[in-house]
Amino acid sequence: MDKVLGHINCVEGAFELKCSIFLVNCFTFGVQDMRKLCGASGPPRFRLKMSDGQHSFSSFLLATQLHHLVEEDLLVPLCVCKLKKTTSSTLSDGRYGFLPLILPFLFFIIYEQASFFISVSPIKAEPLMASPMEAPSMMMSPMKASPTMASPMKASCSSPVSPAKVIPIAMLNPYQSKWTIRARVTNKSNIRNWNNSRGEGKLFSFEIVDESGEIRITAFNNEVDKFFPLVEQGKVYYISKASLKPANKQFMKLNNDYEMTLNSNSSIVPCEDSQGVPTMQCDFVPIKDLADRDNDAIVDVIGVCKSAEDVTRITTRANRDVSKRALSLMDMTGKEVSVTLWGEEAEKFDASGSPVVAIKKARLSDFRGKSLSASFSSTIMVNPDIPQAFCLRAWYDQGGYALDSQSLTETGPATGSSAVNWKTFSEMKKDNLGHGEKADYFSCVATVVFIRKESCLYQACPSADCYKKVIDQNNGMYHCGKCNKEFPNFKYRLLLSANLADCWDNQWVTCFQETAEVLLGCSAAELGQLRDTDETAFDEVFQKANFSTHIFKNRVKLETYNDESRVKVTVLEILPVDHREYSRNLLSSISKLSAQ
DNA sequence: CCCCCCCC
Repeated sequence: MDKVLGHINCVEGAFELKCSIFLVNCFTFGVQDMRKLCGASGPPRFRLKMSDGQHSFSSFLLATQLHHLVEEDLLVPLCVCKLKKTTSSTLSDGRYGFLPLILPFLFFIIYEQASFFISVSPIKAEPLMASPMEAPSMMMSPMKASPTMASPMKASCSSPVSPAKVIPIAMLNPYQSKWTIRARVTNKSNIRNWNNSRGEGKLFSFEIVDESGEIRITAFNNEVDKFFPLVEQGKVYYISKASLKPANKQFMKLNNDYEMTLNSNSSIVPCEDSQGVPTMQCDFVPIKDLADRDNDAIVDVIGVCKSAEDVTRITTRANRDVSKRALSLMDMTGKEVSVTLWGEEAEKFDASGSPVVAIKKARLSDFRGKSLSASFSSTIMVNPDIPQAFCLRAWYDQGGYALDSQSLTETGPATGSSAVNWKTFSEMKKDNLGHGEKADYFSCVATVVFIRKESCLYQACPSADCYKKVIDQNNGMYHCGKCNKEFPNFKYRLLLSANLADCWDNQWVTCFQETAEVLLGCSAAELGQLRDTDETAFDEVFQKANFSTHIFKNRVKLETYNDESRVKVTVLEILPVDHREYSRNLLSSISKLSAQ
């Protein structure tokens, strides 16, 4: 390997080492050593010493996406492997404790496996590489770096970017700091505020791609002011001097073990020459095919927006107000599907002229048959500049619009009744509703058999959108922990626990403010007033509600408190019993049962 | 330092 070493000593920056066959001599630092030496927490890294039969070199760092090779015992000491693709980088200085031992050097990051030949018994290195011609590509010239690597060199003199230091995203790790990446923004969030026990602030995040991979970048507070106006979806930037940290895989679905946080030293410079930097890659699923995809699948779709609802405001379970708007997209398969947009995307969407809409990373659900929802990681593109969009536009304008298309999503009250998920309480239990990852929804006809009067009312913060319970300071003031303020008053809110019965079983359910008011036929404020002034009238409200029968639309979810799991049923809506509709559906489910 | 993934 003297030739390789000869090259790397005079090269800065990234280059590739292709198609070389090596004998793995040994592993050096494993996870714990690395962590101990670097003082950084992160995924395990493996360093390999490799030999080509004549020389050995010990600074190969295995890319994390190849760690399975170690776990599967494929990559072991004394195995022979062929490296299809590697890349390298100079580590800048000796700031990490273990670096002076092995400086100056380059790390070869093995990031793509071609094939592995596993020796059945330890073999000697010499015979393997008997013919020196067998390893020609080791002599690759670093000057023949890939076009994407070379192109920063074309940057003008005024560019603050040193071309030699542009490295691929796949090579980023917390153990080196002097790097620049060149990548395209694929997804940019809005500015969001947070407020929790650890403090408050604002943030935004965006995702970038280059030819090697992807990563998420987050900016907080000052960096929001500095970079939010600069960063635009679809544009290419040089990015440097940001902090790397292990990605929290619980939240982050991108294919990278790390994520990036901008700091006061960070630099983001627009790059005019975006040649070689991939644009967003979409793998569009024909709408017709969505019918066969699993619930919760993440898919890319493209279609003509045939119609769109008006934007509406809803309040989420977590008491967050958010705008939503459903669109109906249609493609050449002649099928339509409903897609829900949220927040600003919903507010600013304009359906006029039936635009082509492409959505990357939409979530498929089985609500009303099949429907899609955009999420925080989705990218919504209206009339994107891509061939599939031009194609759809032409097809639609030249007759597609007149097609009698069918939607995968059941809509409207006309067909809506079939979408109602009628269950008795015993069916709810038998079918394990609420035991999945997401909540389940069902409707039932039931009779109120008991309502807990005690603690059905609580004193809540008087602020308009705050429902937090206040603490009585016993001095005429009430403290709200959420608003962190004291008030001379409070508002009553209802949190009602009721026992409902149908013909076969009964079930405890929870009614919050709105449903509780419907059930009791009395507002929270009135009820609070009665409790404080007229106990008999207060009791009468409950007596009147008892043994009343309604349609209950419910949400059911398994919840765990202190290691104890229990199904919690929350009433979302209470409607008067429509006996005809109920009977029809009951009959339909009975006939389904007898057919089984 | 966030981490919301919503509505039926």
